[in-house]
Formats: sequence, C-alpha cells, structure tokens
Amino acid sequence: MNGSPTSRPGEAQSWRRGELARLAGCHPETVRFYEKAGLLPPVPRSPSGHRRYGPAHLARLRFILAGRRLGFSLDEVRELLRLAEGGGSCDEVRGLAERHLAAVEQRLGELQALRARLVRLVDDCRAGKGPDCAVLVGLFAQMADGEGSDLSSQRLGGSDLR
Amino acid sequence: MNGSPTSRPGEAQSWRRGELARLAGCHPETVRFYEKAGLLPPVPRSPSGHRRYGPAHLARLRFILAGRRLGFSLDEVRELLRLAEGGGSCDEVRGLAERHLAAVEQRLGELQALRARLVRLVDDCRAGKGPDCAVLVGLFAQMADGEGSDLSSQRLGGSDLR
DNA sequence: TGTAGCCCCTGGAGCGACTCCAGGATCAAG
DNA sequence: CTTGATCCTGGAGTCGCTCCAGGGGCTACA
Repeated sequence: MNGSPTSRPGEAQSWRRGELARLAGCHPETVRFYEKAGLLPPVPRSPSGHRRYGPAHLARLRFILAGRRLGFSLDEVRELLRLAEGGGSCDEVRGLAERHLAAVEQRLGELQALRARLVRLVDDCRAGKGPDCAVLVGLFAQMADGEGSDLSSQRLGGSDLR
Repeated sequence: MNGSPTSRPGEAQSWRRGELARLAGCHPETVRFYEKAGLLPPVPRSPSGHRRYGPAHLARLRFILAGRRLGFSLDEVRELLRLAEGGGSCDEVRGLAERHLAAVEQRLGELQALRARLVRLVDDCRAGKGPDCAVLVGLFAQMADGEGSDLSSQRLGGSDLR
C-alpha cells in the first residue's frame, strides 16, 4: 500500500487516473467527474492523451473527498477550496462550517421525529391492538391531518461517495 | 378550506389537478409525476382532455404523501399500496416498516457522527488554537487518514416533498 | 512478435423524486 | 368577449455520481 506510482524513470511522481483514485480512495470516474465539475484542474496529458497526476492533484482530491465526507456539497467544497487557496479568512471558513452544521442538526431533528413516528407505528402494529394493520391505519390516519406535514422532510439517501 | 370542488352540477365530486393537489398538500406537477410513475392510476378526462379526480384519488394521493413523509421511497410506497389494497398481511407491512426504520436509524447514526466531527472542527476553530484555520487544518488532516471514511456517508438533502 | 488483459479515452445515459419550462388549448368569472 | 388562471404535452434540469459503448493504448508473458 505504498503509493509508488507507475512512473517513467526520470519523471517525478506521476499517476494514472485509476492509481490516483486508489490512493485517494474514490472511484476513477469520480476523478473525471470532479475535473468536469471544475473542482480538479485540467491535468497534463501523456502523448497519447492519458492524464498524468502528481502529488498536488492527490492532495486536492483528498481535500475534496474529506469535505464530501463531512457532508459539504460540491459548491461548498468549491468555496472551501477557494478559501483554502486564496487565503480566505478563518471567519469565512468557520461561517461556512457553522451553516453546514446547522443544516446537519436540522436534518437530525427531522430524522429523529421520523424515527419516533415509525417506532410508534411499528410498536402499535406489534401490539396488535386492532383487526387492521397499525402501520396502514397510521398511514391512513396521517393522510387526513398533517402530522409532521409541515415543510420539512425526507431523503435518507445514505452513502454517496461509495 | 372546505374541499368544495369546481364540479359540474349532477356530477359527483370532481376536482381538477390543481385542486386535488391543493387538497392533498402537494405540487400539481407531483400529481402528474405520480401518475407517470404508476402510483396514481390513469384518471378519467373531461371531453377536452383535462383530468377529473374524485375522492378515491384524493385518498390514494394522501396515502402516498403520508408514506413519503415517513421517508418511504416511491418503490416502498408502491409496495405499501399493493399490500393495503391487495390485502397483504400485517406482518408484511410491518416488515417493510421495520426495514425502513432500521435504515432511518443507521442514517441517524451517520449524521450524529458527522455532527460530532463538525462540532469538533468548529470548536477548535473558535478556540483559535493555532495560526491556521482549524476547519481547514481539519480538512487537510482528514485528507490523510480515513477518519470516518468507511463506506457510509452524506446527502443531507432535507425537504423533498415541498 | 503476437496477444491477452488490463487500463484509458470520449460523450452520453441513468439513478430518485421531483420541478420547471415552452408553446399551445381550455376554463371560469366578470 | 375578454382576461387571467389553469390545463395539456413532452422534454430538460437538479445533485453527485456511476456505468456504458466503442474505440485506443500499455504492459507482461510466451
């Protein structure tokens, strides 16, 4: 698991796309996607058109992936990169992180409410209080009123960044 | 806010798409989308081709939206509808709900871990322990090792079902 | 030298769950 | 009869990737 690249002798470290991806821990297609999205710069090519990456690209890619793992959107990661490289102030960076944290906490609250409702439904069902399935009854009940029907909702969508 | 429809006299209750959507609490386009997705059946049309909905459609739409509010995917809602109408067993329904609940709880765990990491980052930053922004330092640090870099991650994406 | 088996290139489609748009028809109220 | 809201259709856009087809290249081994 050393990062020894398939480099031509005489050249400094230089990796192909798949090698870079493996070193950073992402899918090779993701690298191409980030380049298209402007998060990674266009990169030097070998005579035959193959991309060749160096340590700076690896560092940038890892930074992007770290941001994604923290739940930042690609736009937010773009901004973080700008701040990191253009020397944005610490306040700006922290502000971004704090806004993101607030979003995470709101989502957490929503999911907790969701879980409570699901637990109640499933528990009622297990208790078998009536002739009908409590889950379905619950769904029909929630049809009528708007329990939890405000604005906030859904999307569990675990595991991006596979 | 009564549901009095714009119905022609002599016809039973009959609503247009926008009215149905308003009664159910969703976007009019969502109704069309659910029809295309096979969750709502093709619906009778007026001579000029406009859809006319009745109470049964409203009930079905509300059921779907209630399921979505509980975080079920459209596929899961489809299955719930099948079980509700075809008389699936309570066990089947509860099984579906339990599996969904497990997914919600897993996502909750992921988000809690995420929040902890963000809180730590932001707190370090506020404490101003070093010359550099702790958030950025944290990002660069997490670049290297794989703190939280297993498989699970991301997508906050609150508030579908606007 | 051939060739097997990988990797890379490109542009484009697909996922989920909608939402929005263009360009035109229809409806309900005044 | 006009006005403005609503409806119709098919198609594109969102986000963050992942996968595919159809082609070229690169490396190791026989």
